[in-house]
Amino acid sequence: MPRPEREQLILDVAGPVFARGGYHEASMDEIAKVAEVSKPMLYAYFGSKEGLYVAYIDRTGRELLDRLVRAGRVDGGAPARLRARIDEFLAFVEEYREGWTVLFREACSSSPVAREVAALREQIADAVRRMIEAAVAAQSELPGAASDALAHAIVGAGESLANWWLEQRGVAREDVVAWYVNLVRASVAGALRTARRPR
Amino acid sequence: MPRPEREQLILDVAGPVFARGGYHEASMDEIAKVAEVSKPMLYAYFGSKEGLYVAYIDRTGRELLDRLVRAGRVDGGAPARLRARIDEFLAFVEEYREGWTVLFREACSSSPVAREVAALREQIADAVRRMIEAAVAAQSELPGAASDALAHAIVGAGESLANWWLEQRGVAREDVVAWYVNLVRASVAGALRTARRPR
Amino acid sequence: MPRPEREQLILDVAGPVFARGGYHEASMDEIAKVAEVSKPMLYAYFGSKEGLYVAYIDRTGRELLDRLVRAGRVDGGAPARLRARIDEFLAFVEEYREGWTVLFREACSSSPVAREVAALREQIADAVRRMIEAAVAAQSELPGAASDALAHAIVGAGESLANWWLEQRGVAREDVVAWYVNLVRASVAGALRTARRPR
Amino acid sequence: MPRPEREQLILDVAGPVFARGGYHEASMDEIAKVAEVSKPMLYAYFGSKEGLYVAYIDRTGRELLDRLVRAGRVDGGAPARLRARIDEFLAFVEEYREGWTVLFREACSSSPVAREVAALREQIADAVRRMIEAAVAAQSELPGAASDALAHAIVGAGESLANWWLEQRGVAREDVVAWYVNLVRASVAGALRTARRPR
DNA sequence: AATGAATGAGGTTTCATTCAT
DNA sequence: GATGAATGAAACCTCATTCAT
Repeated sequence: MPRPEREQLILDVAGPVFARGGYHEASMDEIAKVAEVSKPMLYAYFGSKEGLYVAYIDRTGRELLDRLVRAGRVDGGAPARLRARIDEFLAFVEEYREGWTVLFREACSSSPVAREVAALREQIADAVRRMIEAAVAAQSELPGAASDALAHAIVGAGESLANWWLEQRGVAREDVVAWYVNLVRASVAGALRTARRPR
Repeated sequence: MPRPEREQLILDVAGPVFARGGYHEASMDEIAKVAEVSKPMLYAYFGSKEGLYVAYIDRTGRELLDRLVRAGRVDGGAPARLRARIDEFLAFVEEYREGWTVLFREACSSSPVAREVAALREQIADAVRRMIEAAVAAQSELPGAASDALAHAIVGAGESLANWWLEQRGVAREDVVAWYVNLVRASVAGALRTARRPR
Repeated sequence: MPRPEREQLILDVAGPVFARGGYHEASMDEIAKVAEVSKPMLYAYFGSKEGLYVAYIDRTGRELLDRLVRAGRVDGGAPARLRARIDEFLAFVEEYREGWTVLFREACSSSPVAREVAALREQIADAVRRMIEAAVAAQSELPGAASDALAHAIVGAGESLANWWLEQRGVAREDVVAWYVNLVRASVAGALRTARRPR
Repeated sequence: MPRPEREQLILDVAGPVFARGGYHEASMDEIAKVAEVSKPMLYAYFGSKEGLYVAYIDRTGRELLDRLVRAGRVDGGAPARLRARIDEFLAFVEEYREGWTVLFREACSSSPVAREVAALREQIADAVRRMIEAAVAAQSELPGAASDALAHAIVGAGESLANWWLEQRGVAREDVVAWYVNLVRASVAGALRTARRPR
């Protein structure tokens, strides 16, 4: 089996193991056994446990970002784009359940790893902030800190909503999408109203 | 020194250690040393590392919940209560920085521990949901799942906002409180509007 | 059993293990087993494999140096002192067979360890050089490099002689001492003669 | 490329690798990489790591012995031959620095390897002993053990002198040769004198 | 003939946990 | 009651060595 293919296979099985108990709980022994590969292979391919973890985070995070970007290219103006993105986001969560868990349920762990996750999160929050600012006609009306804070709040709401959804049974994705779209719109609008009439 | 007092003292020093690198990174050796207590003491008092961790989570979580409840007793109607609670929440985050970090930055770690954190989170989400339902005149207008989802989203937004705030320098708490209050009101109002005009 | 005593015991059994195959060939597992001590103890006491090795080198080297120094305090002028020292040296080799082997048969291995051995060797060579210079009435007659070189040559001759002796059966120590004393005297005298009549 | 040629090439690059950190520190991976040869080639040619090491020791040792033998064929009597040999010895050390290091700085390492080195050393000591015995008019005057011991001492002195010299800067080879020649002559003469006047 | 790919076995090290004093 | 001393188990990682192509 050629190397790149096997690398993907290993990452595939590493996901659930990492998702189950987090970075520290996962052991290279277990991953090797589940992947039906010897431990030295893991090290030959990924260098270290951290290397494997980062590779997994990277692949998953890149996939999520790609999908969000692609979903944002839909026609129909800002509202349609917003809805498309949120839909894509939740589709991703549904499809890559473990990947999502690993990506966003773990902020602790060893620092280099945590930094990787934080960086990805920051990228998403940045994209959201740009969306917020784009949604606002006059950007200057919302101070930088406020839009930054709002962006992080919205991202956090989305994460939390996604995690909640993963534990429910029988809640339709379109409903969750609608609620999240609403929350985003309402909170942005609310922030704007407040900004226009300062305290 | 009597036992309960020493227990509190140990928990006090355990907080920063857990906050620094998460559950796994912390070692009983280190905690024992900074607590100036022998390791067998730790085991006599808390049974195990997990026991110690859970005790810390418990104490911190109870404190947070108590403060939220107490803050909700303020006079002045629902809006005032909401603002008071959010203010109290952020005051807690500011004051118990490590406690907050341990409580909500760590969703990974060993499963029993994660469950403890999840349970606490659920309690808070429940409280928020009740607040939402109380804020809505006709509760029936918002289906159960929707208010549950909204509650989780709002909690997630708050966590994320708090974490963002901890990393900023010089953002006033009152501003963060105002933004969060706005987000909560706007998103609840938005959810109600949507619920009244079904798709 | 108190800690210092056990430390000595561990060093005692570590000697033969290190002597057998050198630093790398020796394993902590084996040392622990032979010492009837668990591996974590080894690490608690010596920090690392290297730490244990250096501790052993240190103890043995210090013992050798002490004995050489003490032997040099004998009465009877330089010749008697020389003979006393050489006798003591070979007595040490005979008595601490493994210690000697570890000390001087191993110049390779990881650099920090090798440096430790080299430093000890240098100390001995220094002592020999001082002896040479003391033996020479007018020190200025022998240039610094020459006495340094001679010192190292004499030390090397002694090491080699000792190793050869260890592999013989039935060669009396007094004979070896006599030969070595002769070599030292003759070579120093030879160096002096040559220095007085430059090429 | 024909096999013998490639074998030599591999040995050429293996030298520095072995010299750097000793037998154990060197890895087949590294040797294969710097030799630009695949690892299975190494095993096809030399059988094992030890095989490769022994092959290197062998080649280097044979070269040294050859040069010593050839240098001994010079005209001019025993003194001239002695000087020529010592000069050749130090020329070799200078030229094959790594080879020398591997040959004589490593007495540790795995036992079979050490035995190889010891054997070579013994050959040289034998040659020296024959030289000593040839230098003595009446061989019987020096008992066998004494000349053996002297030979080993002289060899050790030479090794030590060579190692010392490698670490100095700006000491001329001819000086070192002269010192070593002196030491050999003086110590042999000294041994003879003592033998004639037994204790 | 030559190699990319793969591994078994073993290395050092750490840590939660428990006796015996 | 309190602890210094001790350990079983398991973690990550490396390396000499060999197939299958």
